[in-house]
Amino acid sequence: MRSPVELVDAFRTQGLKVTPQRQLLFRLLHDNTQHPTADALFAQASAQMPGISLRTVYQTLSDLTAMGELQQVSFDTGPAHFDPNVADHHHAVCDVCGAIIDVYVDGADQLAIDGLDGFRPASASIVFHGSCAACAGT
Amino acid sequence: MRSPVELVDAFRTQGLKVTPQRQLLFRLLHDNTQHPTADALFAQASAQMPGISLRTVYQTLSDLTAMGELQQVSFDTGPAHFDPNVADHHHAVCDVCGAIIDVYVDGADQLAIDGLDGFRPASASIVFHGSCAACAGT
DNA sequence: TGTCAGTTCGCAACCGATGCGAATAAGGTG
DNA sequence: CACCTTATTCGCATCGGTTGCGAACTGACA
Ligand SMILES: [Mn+2]
Ligand SMILES: [Mn+2]
Ligand SMILES: [Zn+2]
Ligand SMILES: [Zn+2]
Repeated sequence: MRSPVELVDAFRTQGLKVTPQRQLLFRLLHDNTQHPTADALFAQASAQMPGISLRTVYQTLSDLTAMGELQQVSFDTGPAHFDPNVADHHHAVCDVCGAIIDVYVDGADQLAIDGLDGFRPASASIVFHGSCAACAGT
Repeated sequence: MRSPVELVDAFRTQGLKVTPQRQLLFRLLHDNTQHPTADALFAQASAQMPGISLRTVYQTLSDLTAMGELQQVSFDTGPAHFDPNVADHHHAVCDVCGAIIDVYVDGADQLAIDGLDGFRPASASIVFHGSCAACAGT
């Protein structure tokens, strides 16, 4: 995701308005590696801007996703997580604390595959489960 | 998942009862490679047993999952899919028709990984997106 | 056949997310 | 600066998928 100041320009040139709510979310998301949910962002936003609506958070998140500034990732059946890292990468989920960590996998595209007769893969997503450094102890 | 006759025994020895509803679902799931949703199974079941409840389908699916006879898999944000194949395998999802195909990936456990400092992976799941043989044309 | 724990099934509730629309505010224009 | 137009905010209703609850029912064993 681009920086807040760049996003201000990007929004204006698209005929979109730059509101305080949006600017706050730009700031909360920029360089954020936590993969927050809409609810988590709403909680953080509410602390700085009481009265902001969860609806507005959802709205802005889907605007940013549509503009390619965010990636939406989902695990299992829980709520969606939002990822300002739109580079090609994968994730490791800590089953203890729920942390989500960016992972870069070499050779993900040339995985030796068996069983897909004629299936043409366009993309692959890999999710590791396990325990993160903090939860694993050591 | 074991065969319907084996499941009858397994259920009885666990103090669980063998009802017509459960037996129907045993049959619908055995050797099923379609990865059906609860709703899809409910539709099939209703055709053979009008009046069966969606609630009962959910109930039986979660019983079977708890017994290790089924695996629950979810993609994106849609409904859960149920998989009688409990072997270690992965999936390919056709973005055109929605088909879900079993995939066996060699060397999935020794993927060259970068970025996870201290994360201890216990399992990995890989999901390919693309188009299936039928939808790809060729 | 009787007993009783396990099961079915309808309904309410739940969660995450989206549709709708009135009130509001951004931001360009005169 | 005042005004106008259009986008946005935000509360509320609604949605799809799933689970909780509990009264009525039924399988299984004695
Ligand atoms: Mn990420
Ligand atoms: Mn499968
Ligand atoms: Zn952890
Ligand atoms: Zn297809």
